[in-house]
Amino acid sequence: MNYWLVKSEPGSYSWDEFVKDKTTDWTGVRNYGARNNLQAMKKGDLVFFYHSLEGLKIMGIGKVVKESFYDPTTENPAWVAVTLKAEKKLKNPVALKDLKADHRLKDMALIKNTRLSVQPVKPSEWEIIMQYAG
DNA sequence: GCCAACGTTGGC
DNA sequence: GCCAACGTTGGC
Repeated sequence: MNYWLVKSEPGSYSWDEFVKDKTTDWTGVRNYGARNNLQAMKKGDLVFFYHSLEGLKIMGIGKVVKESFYDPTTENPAWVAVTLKAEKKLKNPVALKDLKADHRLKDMALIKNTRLSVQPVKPSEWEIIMQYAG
């Protein structure tokens, strides 16, 4: 099983909306690096749901319930989507500044490549973040 | 195939 | 609101 992180601006799609929807199709990715990560997701993989721009926190965990398929929001077959299910809310959302303060996480894409909207998370990084989440 | 120009993302 | 980082586009 692999771990991932996706970003969403709460102004356009928030964790609360995700919980209300129960599942959502992760469409609209238009970046090749992020697309490659979407394609690599397998059923059962877990995904941190991060609020960018406002909040700047990891809010909860989603689960991949459908592997990549052509993104129906575009005609261009280069782009794909996956279906995510809202799995678990973090007891304590983990803020970006806490991640930045932990040198063990300094290589995370969230910190090193701030613009990548779908990114892999190492198992060791996942463990550390889960400890912060309580 | 290189690189300048431009657009977008996202933290501060 | 600003700006750094980075991806994409297009001229040559």
